[in-house]
Formats: sequence, C-alpha cells, structure tokens
Amino acid sequence: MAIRSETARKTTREMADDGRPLYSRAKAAMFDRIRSGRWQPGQLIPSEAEIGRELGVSQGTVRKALDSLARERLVVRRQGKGTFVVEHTPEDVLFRFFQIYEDDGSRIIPGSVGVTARTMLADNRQRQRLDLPNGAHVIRIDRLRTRKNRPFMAETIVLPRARFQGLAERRDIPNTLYDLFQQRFGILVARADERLTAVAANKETARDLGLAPGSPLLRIDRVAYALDERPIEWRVSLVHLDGAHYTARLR
Amino acid sequence: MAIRSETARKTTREMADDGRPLYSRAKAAMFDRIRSGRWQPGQLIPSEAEIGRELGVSQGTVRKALDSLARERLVVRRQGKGTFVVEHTPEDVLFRFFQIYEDDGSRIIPGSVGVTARTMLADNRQRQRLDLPNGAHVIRIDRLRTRKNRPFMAETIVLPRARFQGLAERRDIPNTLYDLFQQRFGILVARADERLTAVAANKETARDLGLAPGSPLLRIDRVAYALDERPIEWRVSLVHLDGAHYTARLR
DNA sequence: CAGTGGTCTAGACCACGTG
DNA sequence: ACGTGGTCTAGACCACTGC
Repeated sequence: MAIRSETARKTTREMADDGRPLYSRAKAAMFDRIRSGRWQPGQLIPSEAEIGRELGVSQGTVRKALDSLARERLVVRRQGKGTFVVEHTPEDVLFRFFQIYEDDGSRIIPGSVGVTARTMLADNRQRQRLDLPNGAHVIRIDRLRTRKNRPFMAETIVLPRARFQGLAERRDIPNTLYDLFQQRFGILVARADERLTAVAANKETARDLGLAPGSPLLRIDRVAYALDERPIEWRVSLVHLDGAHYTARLR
Repeated sequence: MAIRSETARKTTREMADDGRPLYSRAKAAMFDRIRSGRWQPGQLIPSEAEIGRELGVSQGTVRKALDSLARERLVVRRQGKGTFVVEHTPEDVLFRFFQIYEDDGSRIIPGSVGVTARTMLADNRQRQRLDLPNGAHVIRIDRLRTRKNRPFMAETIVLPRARFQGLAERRDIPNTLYDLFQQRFGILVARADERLTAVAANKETARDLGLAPGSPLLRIDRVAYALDERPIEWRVSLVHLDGAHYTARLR
C-alpha cells in the first residue's frame, strides 16, 4: 500500500503545499485562472462548493479566498447569482482611475479631442518606465481632454507595442482606454501608481490649453500595471485646475 | 413561562436587532468602545472568546468583526499576544499621512522650523472646513517643513480650539502632530481627504522657500477626520517639489 | 505550559435571483 | 422550487508568545 500523507489532498501543482495556508493557495489558484484567461472577464465562475470540490478544500476556505479576491476587485460577488470575474466598463474605469473633481464635489466627465497615435522606437525613459528591452517599440497617443467642452488637460500615453498590436492603426480611439485594453487586448489594469508634481506650462501646452506660458499645471505621471504586475501604460497628464482638484483619501 | 424569541440574545442596547447582521452589530459595539475611550489606544482588548461571551455571539462572529476593524486600522492583531487598539507613533503617522517621496523612491523625513501658534476667531472658510458654529475659535499653526535641512514646504494648520485646549500655549510643538493629538488630546485621526492643485508661489511663500515668485507649487488642502467622523484639522501645504513628488496608488 | 489569534472544517439557516 | 452567496455557529488543530 502506498504511503499517503495524512493531510494529502489535491496533488495538482497549483495546490502543492508550499507552507502557505490553504486559502492562500486556493486564492493563487483562482487568481491564475483569471490571469491566464481560463476564467474570462465578465464570466460567471463555478460556485463555492464546486470550486471546493475541484481544489479539495472546504467551501469555507474557498469563501475566504474569494472574499479576498473581491476586496482586490478581481471578482464581483452577487448574492443569488454567483461570482463573476470583473469586467471594466467606461463608467467604473472613470470612477476608479480618474480622480479629478469639481471643487463643489461633482464629477468631471472628460471628453477627448485632437487624438493622434503613432508607433515609434522606445527611448530610454520610455523603456525604463515600461520595463522594455533595447529596441522595443511603443505606441504613443497624444490627446487633449476636455471639461465642459474646453481643453483643460494635455495627455501623452505610451504603450508597449508588443501587447497592443493594431491599436495605433485604429481610427477611433475611445475616451476611456482601460475598458478597451480589457475587451480588445485582454489586459486588465489592476492598479496604477501616480506621481504628482507642479510644473509651469511651456509654450506648446499653454497654447493647447489656452493659457499664458508659465501657468502652474498639475503634472500626473502614472504607470499602470496589469494582473501579472508588468507595467502596461505610462501616462503623463498636464492639468489646468481652475475650480477643480485632484482628490486623494488617506486611511 | 415567559415568551422568548427563538433568536433572543443580549438585550443590551448596543446589540439590539436593527436588521443588520450580527457581526456588523458586534463591530459597531467594539467601535464604540474605542471611540468612547473605554478601550484606550494601545490597550490589549479582551480575547475573541471573552468578547463573544460578553456580546452573546460566537467567537467566529467576533473574529469577523475584528478582522474588519483591523482592515480599517482601528485595531492591530498579534498572534499569540492578543488584539490591541491602534496607537499612533511618529513613524507610522508619517508613513500613513505624508505622501511625498524623493524621485528615487526613498522616504523624506521632514523637519519643522519657524513654528508659530496662535488662537483666533474662526473666519468663514475655517468654520466651513471644520464644521464649526459662528463665534468658534481656532488654533492656527504656521511652520516651514524642511527636507535635508532646507525649507521646501509652507504649512498652515487650523484646529478647533475647543478640542485642543492648551495646545496653542505649548512651547514645543512636535514635528508630527497626529501622535500628539492621540496621546495628549485623545483624538485619533481616522482618515484624511486631500485636494491637490498647482499654484504659483506668492511673494511671501517664495521668500520663505527661497524661490522666485510665480514658481509652481503643489498645494495640498487636507481635512482630517476623527473617529466620530468630525473634521479635526484643516491643513494647507504649499510644496516646492524639486526631485520629489506626491505619490498616490489607485486600485 | 496555558492563552492568544490563525486556519480549516462541517453544517444549518437566511436572503436574493431566476425559472 | 432551486441554486447562489451571506450569516452564524461549534469545534478541532496549528503557530506564536510569554510565564
């Protein structure tokens, strides 16, 4: 008779005992299904009991793992319906990743004008920001974003060409990009790190935004990361805040 | 024999059935012990089993409530030791509420110079920001904050006098205030909302920071809130960012 | 060693959504 | 009526801390 560990369960590689708690391994296993695309955005995933049987753990352990994934916004739980992989819509992308509000607290729904896109060899800074090898290409998108139909924000977006084949050739580049990333390129923006500084408007930006050169602008330098923790976008926004502000909550 | 509801448990006001789940009421009951000071900052609170007996719920339900309080940073859990009410130290206050970093990613440990404090009648804007009644007084603290011993940030802090009796008369106002608020005035800063804009330096600020007037500055307008959700501090910081930046993470 | 929080399980019942 | 996630309980064992 074969020797069998008392705590033997699923011998799959994904649930191998690496010293971490069971729920942590179950979470990693489910994360992997999402990252790999085996569970697609918007898809209903199996029930807790079903996943528990599949992974060889109890339903309560699956629940703990799913609750954690839900807190990280990778799944959405709906009582009576089931658990779904997140799907980015223009609305919730704006809500999560656009932090500029009117001073009265109301939302700004930005528009886009003057959008241009082109492919180019990545320069040193672009390669550094996007963690790209020498000789890699990038797609560069420039646009002005509007508030009440007036330009108030000049934006430069840099993407690794290899992961966005064909984007530069699209005629219509939409206002919110992250839902496009997810739905057309299978890339989910999981988080973004922003660095904010204040700069003086140069001549070109001042002209584009209808300001005097030297006007103070908020500069937002953002790197967005995909599920696999790889940088997927570098974006610099120069914002003229007149009766508006960037908002952050510290906890 | 008296009629008794099947689900009857503790009849205390704090655990009265208001339609919310048990763990939610248990959490509110424990939050109240912290807010009221019955459980003091830094104090070891009773064990999960003990609290469960006291509130008439199972240990697992207490655990769910405590996990939630721990995520909100109101308690700290230490395996083998127990659960403690959070206590603010200068280090973790700086870590949580000071978001300016060197561009190379290293922390800035700011100093303070030229600190002045005085009491005054609150003006309209101060009353509005701190939700104070007509005729209320405030303590106003002005200071310059230094980076590598050079001033880079001009700060104005406004506090409701009623909750900070005697602060204006202190000779030594420390560099980090929130741990002082907690330890001397019993006020725990639970969260802060920041509004960021870019402004041009006026003459006075330019002089204080050694800049040319008109230099772009990051303006951070912060309102900090106590556990009871009341605004407890209004702070405006004007920052000269040269090789440094404000950092925010979007999830 | 005893006491704490951390993990894991099993099972019951509830609330919600759909057929 | 049925299946889902949400709540709640009880109990077992583990890992860590301090006496």
